[in-house]
Amino acid sequence: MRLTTKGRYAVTAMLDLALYGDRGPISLADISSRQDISLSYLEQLFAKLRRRELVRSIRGPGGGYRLSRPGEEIFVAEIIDAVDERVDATGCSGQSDCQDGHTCLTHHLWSDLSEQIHHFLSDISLASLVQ
Amino acid sequence: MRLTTKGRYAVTAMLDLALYGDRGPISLADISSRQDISLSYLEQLFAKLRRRELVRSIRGPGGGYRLSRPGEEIFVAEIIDAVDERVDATGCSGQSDCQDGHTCLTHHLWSDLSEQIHHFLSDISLASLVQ
DNA sequence: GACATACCCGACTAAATTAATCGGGTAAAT
DNA sequence: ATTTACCCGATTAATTTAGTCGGGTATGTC
Repeated sequence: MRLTTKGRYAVTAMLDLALYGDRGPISLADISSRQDISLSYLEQLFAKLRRRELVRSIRGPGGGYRLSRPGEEIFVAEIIDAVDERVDATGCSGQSDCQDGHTCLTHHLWSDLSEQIHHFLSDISLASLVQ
Repeated sequence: MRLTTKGRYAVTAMLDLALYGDRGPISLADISSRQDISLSYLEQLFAKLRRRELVRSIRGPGGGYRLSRPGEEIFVAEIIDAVDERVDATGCSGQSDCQDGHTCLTHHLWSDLSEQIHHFLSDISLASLVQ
């Protein structure tokens, strides 16, 4: 679990879709100007969101993006996971060389914590953020 | 709220203190070799932890750091806050220029979420991580 | 007091990540 | 045909994280 401005951008953009996407698709240009995020950067983020099937794209004029599921069924954790592309827990990843058997302990504790946060964010839906 | 490897380093180091600090102070050199974190980087992190009074330092030979409070009373959120030095919520921070009054809405929503996570991490103590 | 330990501190560098830019595509509606 | 807006890869700039370096200063021990 990682929590940076990148994740905030993604959540904000998805929130924009949830707010304005009722009637037809929303173009990235719209989101870009409303949320003040660079268009090309949005494209990069949405490529990832699309791969995870959180959004669906409609090409051509009048096209754009829409949520692939209702806001009630899309959770913040999914969005952040989609754009963050999980890097592994450095060093003794599963296998290998925990020098004194202890390095693994703290890593385990940390990944536990990480998972708790993940669970927590898995309960917050886009819809609940819109209220 | 920000959640990166930097915060993990800090939590890991504090956890090390909680685990080994029962009998006297622990030197950063010890933590460095046990947790495989650069000594000078630890010094930077501990400068911040000390400023927030999460640890107490003892100088001279045999010296090192100890927790300034029992592990039950030190929470993960405090540690992460200490090293992350909160950057504000970009753009319309409190005052100023929310173009159409809406940019502020998503910012507000995000800071809400942020606060929820913060609350969550404020309930996890070092002691509870040690089990 | 000399000496070693280990905190303290600032400035500088390197690596990684985030953010943005650029230049080209391709599908589809009018 | 033309315009819109998604698609995609490569490159660059900015920021943040991580680590290095070279000096200090307090303090315990011999």
